[in-house]
Amino acid sequence: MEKYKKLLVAENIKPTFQRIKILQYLDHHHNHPTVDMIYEGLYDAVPTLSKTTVYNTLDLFRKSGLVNALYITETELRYELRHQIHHHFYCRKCGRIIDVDVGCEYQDLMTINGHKIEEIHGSFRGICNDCLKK
Amino acid sequence: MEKYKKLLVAENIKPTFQRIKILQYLDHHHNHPTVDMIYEGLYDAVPTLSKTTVYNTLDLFRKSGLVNALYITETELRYELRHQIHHHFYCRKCGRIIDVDVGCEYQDLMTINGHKIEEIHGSFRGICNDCLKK
DNA sequence: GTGGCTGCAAATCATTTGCATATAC
DNA sequence: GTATATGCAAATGATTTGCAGCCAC
Repeated sequence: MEKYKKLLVAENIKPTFQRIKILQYLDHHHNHPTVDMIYEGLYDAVPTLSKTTVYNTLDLFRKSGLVNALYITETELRYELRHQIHHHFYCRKCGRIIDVDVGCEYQDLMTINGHKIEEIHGSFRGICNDCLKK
Repeated sequence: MEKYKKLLVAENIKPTFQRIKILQYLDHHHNHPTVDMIYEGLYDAVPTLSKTTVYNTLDLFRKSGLVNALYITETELRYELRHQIHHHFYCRKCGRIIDVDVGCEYQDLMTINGHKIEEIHGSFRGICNDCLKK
């Protein structure tokens, strides 16, 4: 808990119980969860939790750069703790989102054609190797 | 009109009036339109058009590889005619989506880590140069 | 005590679905 | 004629909004 509290304080975010638990959830689950998955996952630990708070908290985390929002599926946003740049592979069969690494010349760019870059999103869609075997 | 009819027939798609007009709209407007923009834009030319048909048609076009769906904004999907691979810059101030070209080592990959690639989506988010000036 | 945080309920809005009519070959 | 395409209306479901109570300092 202390680890997460410090991380939040360092970002000038009040370390409330809900925020710490959401941060902890993201640190423990690397499955690019939806708001609903986080909400369900924390229900036992934080019974009074509301989805509104999950939404608010993720927005807040995103603004301070703690998390990335992933625009990968049609239907809902997914989130992950921000770490070094990587991309995602979305399998349209099983719905899994898999981290992938690819080298790109924009890795270290701050701007592109004069536009200021704040976030980089790269994703592939197709069939994952597990589903291909079947 | 003939041009679009041929394009559709080549893809084994029945060239109905609605489909031709939607294809024509995409060919004439390079602004990555939403379903709503296409619907509004064609309202005069095709007064009986329904959004359902726009949705159906874009799904169909997408399955045959004629168009790309862009997962860039939180709220809605956007579409563009498929041509050579390029990426997008989304300005969170003005909402514009700008085409950008960047070299990446995956340009010609058919698979990545054994996963079969069907679509590649790359996008940047930030502030465009026009909005930076203000 | 005040300002920010939380959470409930209602509202919003893109997309999907069910079904009935129209159209083309 | 039959299969496919179209379009209306209703349903779905993620996200947002309004607002009231709550908590920490």
